[in-house]
Amino acid sequence: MKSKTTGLPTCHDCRIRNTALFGELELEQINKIVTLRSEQTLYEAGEYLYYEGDTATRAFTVYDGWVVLFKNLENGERQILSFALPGDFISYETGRNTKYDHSAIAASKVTLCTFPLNRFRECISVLPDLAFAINSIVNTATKRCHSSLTAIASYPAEAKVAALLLSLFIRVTRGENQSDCIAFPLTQEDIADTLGLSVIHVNRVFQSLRKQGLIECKSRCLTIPDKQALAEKAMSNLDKMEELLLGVKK
Amino acid sequence: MKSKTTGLPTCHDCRIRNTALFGELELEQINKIVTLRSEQTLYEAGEYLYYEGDTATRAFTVYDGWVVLFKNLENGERQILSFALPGDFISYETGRNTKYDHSAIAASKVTLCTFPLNRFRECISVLPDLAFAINSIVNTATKRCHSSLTAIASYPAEAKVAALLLSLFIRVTRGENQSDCIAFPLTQEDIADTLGLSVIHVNRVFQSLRKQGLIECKSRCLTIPDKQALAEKAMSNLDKMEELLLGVKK
DNA sequence: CGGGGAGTTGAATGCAGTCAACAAATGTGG
DNA sequence: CCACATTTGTTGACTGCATTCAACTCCCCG
Repeated sequence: MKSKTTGLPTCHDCRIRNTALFGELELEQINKIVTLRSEQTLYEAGEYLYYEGDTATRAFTVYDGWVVLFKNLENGERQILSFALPGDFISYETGRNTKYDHSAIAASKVTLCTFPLNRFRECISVLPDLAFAINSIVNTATKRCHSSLTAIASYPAEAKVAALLLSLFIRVTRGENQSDCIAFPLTQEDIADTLGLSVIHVNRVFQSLRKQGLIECKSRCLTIPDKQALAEKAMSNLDKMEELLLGVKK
Repeated sequence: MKSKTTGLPTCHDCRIRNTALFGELELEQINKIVTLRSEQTLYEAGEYLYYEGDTATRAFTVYDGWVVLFKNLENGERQILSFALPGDFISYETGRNTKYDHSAIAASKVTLCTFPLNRFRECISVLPDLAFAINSIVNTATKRCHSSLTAIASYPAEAKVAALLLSLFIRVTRGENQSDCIAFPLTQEDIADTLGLSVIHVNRVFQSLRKQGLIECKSRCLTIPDKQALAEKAMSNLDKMEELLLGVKK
């Protein structure tokens, strides 16, 4: 973990701003609160951002890289709850002394913008819109959680994998039509831990999807030639997914 | 659905206040915003509070009865996301023009306190603590969602059922030791739709748990003689569950 | 070039689903 | 209050998806 507090990119022309926390706010509002951000921090793959049970003191915006949020189970396994991608806001704990119910770890090399939580409270008093911005983000997270829950509970393995890959692809490409591959740092074990499947079965589903020409995935690269076709395998409606994952503003 | 706007119990001495939205706030703060509440509404079992896709205009506090939040799937099935019990706050959508990603239906006869959402915004400007109160509630909901996700993804059927029954029991009894039965309006099909299991298998698990003396459940009544024993079946830590489900303040 | 993580393959097992039929409980109308 | 209808719960036999175990290959990295 390596931090820097100077030479930060300004939030105004941040390349992820329109998708990040402050994307919910107007420019002039950002000026009031940009001082919330204290630093940018670099994590290596495998480094923890925080541990389950820690008291939350900071919030993050992912600037670059992928973060995995997960719970450790009694039996030593882990359950991945979600992935945080560039632009995503992590740590909704604006309450005092609230403990994390999960851990967060860098899945790849990750750059984060870090905000001390204790200043959020005062800030919200000055700028109530910030509360709505956070609420909006949390609601999106909740809806995503609902979708995962649904897929994991009711879909067969192939649909689960298809839905997960498609949703990650859509979030990375932001709904743009992209025929080339995206950087994809997850292992099949990560997928398995997300969907509650065994690694071996995930592997078999991957091969099946590959044979059907629905995905190409090798050496940390993922291509989805036909999103519509994959959406059908995922038992999902593509438009609905994009609306949910990207927010309605488009 | 039947509404009344007069003769409402006052929020001060509401019997569920310490567990509900306004339980997060101080008494004098409640005076400022109690006017948010517009009415109490009575729903019969099976009535919808709102439908997936509707634009959110109201928020609710469950005063009495159980509410089921669920998604309809492409194949005609439904996935239950969560249950709202007395004291629970429903509809975190404080944004403008946000649509529900799920439907809500009364599982039993239900009494709700209803709040028009459009007045929440102004209220938060006056009383920023309300924003934190809502945020706190939403965070609890998110953590519960994480727990369900984990149980559904990784636990065997018996543990899933045990975890669900125990969590509902804890929420109803608020962690008190209670040896007699609680009112339990759910059918085995509801349980199945929550956990992604078939009704038949839920039935078999029920019988197994009954034979082991871990639950008693008949005619809309549920008894859990030994919470600790059931928690072990649920692959969960009882203390952690109570902390999560009830909030730390106890 | 060796080691370790990630991915792949096959065979055997088992948990949970499906189908079909029935029993019990609940509700409704005559 | 009884007869019927509907919903909810129960049981058994059979099927199948996904897991487990074990061995092996590939690829990346030092």
